[in-house]
Amino acid sequence: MAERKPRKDAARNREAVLAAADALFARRGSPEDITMADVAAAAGVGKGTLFRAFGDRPGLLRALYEARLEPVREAVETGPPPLGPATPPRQRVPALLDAVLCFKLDNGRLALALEESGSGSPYQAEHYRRWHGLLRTVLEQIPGLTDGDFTAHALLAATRADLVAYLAGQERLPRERMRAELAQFTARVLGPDSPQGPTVEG
Amino acid sequence: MAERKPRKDAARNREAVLAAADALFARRGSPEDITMADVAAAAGVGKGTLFRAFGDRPGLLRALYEARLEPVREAVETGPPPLGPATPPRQRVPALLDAVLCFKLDNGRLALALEESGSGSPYQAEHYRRWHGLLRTVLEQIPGLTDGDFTAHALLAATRADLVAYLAGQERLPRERMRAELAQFTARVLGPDSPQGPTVEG
DNA sequence: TGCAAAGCGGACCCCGGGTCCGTATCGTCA
DNA sequence: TGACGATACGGACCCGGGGTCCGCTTTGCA
Repeated sequence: MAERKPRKDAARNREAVLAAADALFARRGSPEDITMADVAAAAGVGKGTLFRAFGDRPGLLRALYEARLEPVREAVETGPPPLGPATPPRQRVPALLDAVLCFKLDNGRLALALEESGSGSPYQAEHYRRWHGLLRTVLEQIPGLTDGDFTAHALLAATRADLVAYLAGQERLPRERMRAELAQFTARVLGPDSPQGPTVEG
Repeated sequence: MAERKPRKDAARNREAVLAAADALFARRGSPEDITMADVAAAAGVGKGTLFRAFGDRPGLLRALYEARLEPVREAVETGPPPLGPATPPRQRVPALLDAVLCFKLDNGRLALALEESGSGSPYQAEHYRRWHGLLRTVLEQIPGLTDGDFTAHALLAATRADLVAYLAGQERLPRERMRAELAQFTARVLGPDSPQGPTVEG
């Protein structure tokens, strides 16, 4: 079971590739005209190395994505409110969605590249299933909320990378504005506060 | 302005290609492993003809899509309620979304192929802008509904082709169930019926 | 019936993802 | 420290699909 540890040049190269790819996706315009050869060149390694380390294009993107997502994931799983698990559901749902939105706003090109580069639908992706599973669970803790499964999908759909990129890019919708709109939308979906007194929030 | 009419063999070939592509996309499994050469072969024409008639891959997909969408478009623009323009907004919004959903359920592979085959984000596509524009307009006729623009995007996002395909395919969510869930979701977004009695419109 | 113009089609090009294998590096054991 | 197997390197190479090009055919107008 213990993964045999990789040789240190391999490890170093892996990091070099991640860093180079990160930089490339951050700077360049369209994600899809960053070629694997580009990444290899920028990292100063051969294509062989790149493919051995990550398998294929989606593999590289996934690795990058997971790396960037790590902080958010931690904040969600073990952090303090409003993201962490101690938060009451009605506050946590919008917080989670806001976190996803912000993440996509900050990592637009990458998320886009990942969703595009296929390997089938994005819905198979492990990270999507994690978000969906969590959101669903939280939703189902809210009384009066049925079909948490579909609702989770629908809410997450509102934060799709290409939609976010389009709104921010072509429509010039400012960041804060978008966050506000999403929050409002979410609020409507969650419905009015529960009848027996509003979560007397401090 | 007057488009010089095409030679009749050209017209015939164009139809042949549309028909062949239609059939291919309907039958075959994954949209992305239908190649342009396949389509050309199935239609009994050369690749040159195909590309002259439709420009490029997205062009062909778009043409197919528009053709299939035509009946729906007509029902929406000039048809009777609940889709047509005479419908009161609160009924029309869910009807529109249901129509979109059903369309995607019936034309899954094609819609998928179109959204994937890129040419940038799907949000630039003319047909998306039409749906969004219409939905937005209708939404804004509902009192108490702000930010119709974002809401329209978010609602449409819940009917994205790949999501629908995923739910129908992997999750085995039955058609009617999905329609019901979407309807319920929509209802929550629209909020409770207006307080001063139902649509006292004169 | 003759003759442009419009259209045809498939050989061809390009480019990007992915592979292969001879060579260089690592790290271990003596 | 020297030597040798295992591991990794890297870029030449392959393959498949989108898109183009151009000599040949068909159309349709006079």
